[in-house]
Amino acid sequence: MEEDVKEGTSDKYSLRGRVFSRLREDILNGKYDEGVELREIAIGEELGVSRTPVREAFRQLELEGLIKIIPNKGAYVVGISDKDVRDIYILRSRLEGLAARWAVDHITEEQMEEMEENVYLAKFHTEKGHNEQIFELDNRFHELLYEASGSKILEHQLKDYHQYVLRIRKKTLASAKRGTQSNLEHEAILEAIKNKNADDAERLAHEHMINAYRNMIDNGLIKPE
Amino acid sequence: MEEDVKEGTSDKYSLRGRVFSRLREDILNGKYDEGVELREIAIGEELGVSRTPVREAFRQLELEGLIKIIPNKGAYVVGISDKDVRDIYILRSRLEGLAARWAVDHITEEQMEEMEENVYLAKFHTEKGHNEQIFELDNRFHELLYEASGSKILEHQLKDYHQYVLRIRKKTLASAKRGTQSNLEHEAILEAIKNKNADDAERLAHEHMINAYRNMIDNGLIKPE
DNA sequence: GTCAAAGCAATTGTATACAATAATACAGGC
DNA sequence: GCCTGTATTATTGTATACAATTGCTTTGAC
Repeated sequence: MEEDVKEGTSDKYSLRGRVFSRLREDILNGKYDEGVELREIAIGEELGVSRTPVREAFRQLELEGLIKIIPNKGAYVVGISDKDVRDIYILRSRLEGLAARWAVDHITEEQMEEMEENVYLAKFHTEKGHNEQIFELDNRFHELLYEASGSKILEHQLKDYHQYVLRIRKKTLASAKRGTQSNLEHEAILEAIKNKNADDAERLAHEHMINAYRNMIDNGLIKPE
Repeated sequence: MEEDVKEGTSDKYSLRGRVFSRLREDILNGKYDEGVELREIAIGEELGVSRTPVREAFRQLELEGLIKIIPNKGAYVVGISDKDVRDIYILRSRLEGLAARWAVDHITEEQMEEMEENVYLAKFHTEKGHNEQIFELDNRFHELLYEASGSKILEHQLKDYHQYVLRIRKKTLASAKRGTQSNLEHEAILEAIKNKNADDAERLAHEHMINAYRNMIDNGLIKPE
């Protein structure tokens, strides 16, 4: 499952870009727990590079809020708490609503076709219980929505959040019940956009996020506030 | 006008921190125009440091969206389009509304006091036409709102956007009419929070952003869509 | 035994040296 | 004249060397 994180700002062919992506993924996937100290030399050795690209990656990770650098002391992993997840889902619920609204006016034919195909395929894989494909299709549906909004700013922001809750999302769609329900919600959003109904599109996308969050709580993946 | 930008992520006692802050300010103030290429050695010589801290600052500036680094080629100052400004103000209008809503339940006494003092002082400086102070107080009012939301995620996000449109905002509050109106709006938001009226707080903060955006258009600072 | 100060080890901060890449200029062939 | 390939140069990418800082340990006085 390659993630292709932060396209445009992270160059994956440079050592620094690879270190950045790798560390980002490791932190989001929980390899490094909250509070763990990251040492430049150790990370460098693990990835086979010197301190220079590691340091540059650290500066970026700090700006993203994934680590905290205390001058002359060290770099510490900043965890992502249940409250953070909750906040992100609330922000996302509002911004995804906005994306759906804007998509009504800005979606291209190709995007619409891919979205329809996506919904169709998702139904199939959900019936078969193909979790990996379901996860990928869900990812792609949301990315499509962001791209269809026609706003680079909004797209960038939502992709960021989308990545941020990766760890949680992975576990979420596994339950067959949520999978089926999620598909229905995607389909409803798609229909609203197709029918150029901006109010419905926004409301449905908003509710979709709230439902996703509720599902995480119901499955005990995170604690409610 | 010291900006004290992005406190917590930029350490102003290191060379890198100073390079970062300085470049950031220079770009936001328009010293470097859109598309200008920044050379590591030249910047380093100008500030009396080697390439290392300059490079690290570049990576951070890229993540903030102020410059674009093309691998093996160079770093270029990124402009901010009218559409970007518009999108950001719409996103901000929604998220600031959320921040105001949350602030109703999470604002501390100290924050409330500072906010009241802020509003009071702003009135004074507006009457006197002290543009620099007005700008600083406006900045601080919004930051206070973000901090009062009690959400690290939301605060981080809004501060990001807030910084991003600094270039534009600097010119905006200069007009006396907007200054006065802006103060009244701040006061109304403050009152709503004090009265624990979440709906009003959200609505007023939302409208405040829309008005700020409208004002930029009316003053010809940006073109409407 | 306790506290403080000196020294040591480990780590980050910065400068510099070297490698790789990209842009430019120029020469030669057609 | 124009295209192409090569050499040159300038710039970025990476590694390493050195400086500064921090934390810990050890030592000594009381």
